[in-house]
Amino acid sequence: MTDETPLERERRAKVERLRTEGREPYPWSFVGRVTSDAVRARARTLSPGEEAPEHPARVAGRVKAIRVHGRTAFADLEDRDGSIQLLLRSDTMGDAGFDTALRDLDPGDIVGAEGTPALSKRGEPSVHVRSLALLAKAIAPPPEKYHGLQDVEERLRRRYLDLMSSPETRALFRTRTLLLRELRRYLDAAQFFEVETPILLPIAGGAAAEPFVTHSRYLDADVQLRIAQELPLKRLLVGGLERVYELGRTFRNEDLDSVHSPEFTELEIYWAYADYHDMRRLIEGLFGHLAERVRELLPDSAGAQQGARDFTPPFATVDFVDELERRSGIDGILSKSPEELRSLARKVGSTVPDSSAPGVFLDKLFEHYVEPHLDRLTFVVDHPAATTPLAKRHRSRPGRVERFEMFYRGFELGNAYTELNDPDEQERRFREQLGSRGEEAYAYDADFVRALLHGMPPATGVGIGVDRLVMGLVGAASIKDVLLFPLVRPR
RNA sequence: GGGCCCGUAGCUCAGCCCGGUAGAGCAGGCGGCUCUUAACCGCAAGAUCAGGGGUUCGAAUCCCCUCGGGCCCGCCA
Repeated sequence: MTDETPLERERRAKVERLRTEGREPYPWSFVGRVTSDAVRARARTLSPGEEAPEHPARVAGRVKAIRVHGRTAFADLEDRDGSIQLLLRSDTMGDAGFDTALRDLDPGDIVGAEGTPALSKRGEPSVHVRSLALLAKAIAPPPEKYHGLQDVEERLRRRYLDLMSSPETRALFRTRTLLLRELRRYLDAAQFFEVETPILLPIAGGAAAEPFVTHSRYLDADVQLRIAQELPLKRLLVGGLERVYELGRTFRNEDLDSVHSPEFTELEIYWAYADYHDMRRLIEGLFGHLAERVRELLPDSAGAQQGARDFTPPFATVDFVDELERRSGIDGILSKSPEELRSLARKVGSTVPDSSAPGVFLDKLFEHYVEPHLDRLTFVVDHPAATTPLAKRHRSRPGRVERFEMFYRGFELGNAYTELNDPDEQERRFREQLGSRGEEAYAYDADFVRALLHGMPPATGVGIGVDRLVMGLVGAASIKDVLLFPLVRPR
């Protein structure tokens, strides 16, 4: 129990009084309600001061503000679709009913009202209330009615207050949900099959990241939370599912900052008998489709309209090696020894361990010289082979793999390959990783290699950070803005 | 992990530089007002100034530590 403020004591006293009067402060239901939109639409057909008594309506929602003028009062009621003004008059409700209603009512209360659609004399769509029912008494007060909840920490820790007081926050999360629905619809229409693969695994693989570790009582062994969906999904290609995707939570034991969250939503798509060129076309189509949707969903948000423009094809393309050489002035990057790459990376401030794979130093150089310039949505293509243990070598460019990464505003949005399906090469690359990077290396997954021994069709795959995708589309500056309940330190 | 910034009433903010023991608005209480919409007018009330320690006759204010948060950097392919 938290400490009670004087204001909360006051409201508790109201609850007690209601109970002694035999009135329930938390009743069970309010049947037959319509949303504010329906009443607003009806009221708009009226002229100021006019009512529509032949169409009585019941509305329910949270009281945002109350304005009392003696024997008349106004209250703003907010529901899922917006808000509607309640008009209360003593000559409609009776003096006793009017007094009781106002004495009981506080901002933040959930109420139901029955009355007549009306347009106020000042032209505000309203319900002229016959009867008002308290549906849930708010003991704690809502955030400040005009400024809302400003404190960033409180907005994250108590998202319900942020949502309650900010229509923009509600619109943003509604948009997120609708974009994910659209994303599924798009992939379903393209004959992809949504699947669910394990989150709890003996060993998390498919990426280089520190996993969360927990314990299975049944197995009497530690298990890990997945850091990627890749390896189970590729097993499904071996099994013949051909086109699969998974949209779900992935976990990495890392910091939370403006583009990272320890738990994040990842989309991975695997597509047999297609290569990374096909995947690029699929992704471009998907992005363009989502951009169209966000344009409709958030027409009043400058950030979202910018996002919609930025996610409309065509997109920029840069070659990993050419661009790195151009930006850094370093020539012959592909022929540098691991030692040379390491010293170049050191020069630009990288502090990764000496034992890291050569590809890590290349990544560091790319991050330093190129990524800050990738402001528009850009496809970076054909990475050096050393960077990527799960991609197939390029069919015509020695030392390269068939891969593209997508960047936007300096952060990585996603990563795709023509997938490696040669079991012997896969085994060799896993072993190289083991030799080089210690705990952060790609885990050796013997069963995955065995699966490849049975033959995985040629395929392409992609992983996309969905929270980042949503950030880009809606113009959010931080991943926390698109996560309902981002991880915060308990207090 | 490093740097900078923030934490004052339930909420939104002022006061801090330059030390004299906390001020407003919203919300809540009481009173007034029959078309307002950040309604308005009057009265009264509401604060361990994030927590701890120090300097000082005196600390919201200056110093140190701790906690929580934000931004940047590092780390996180």
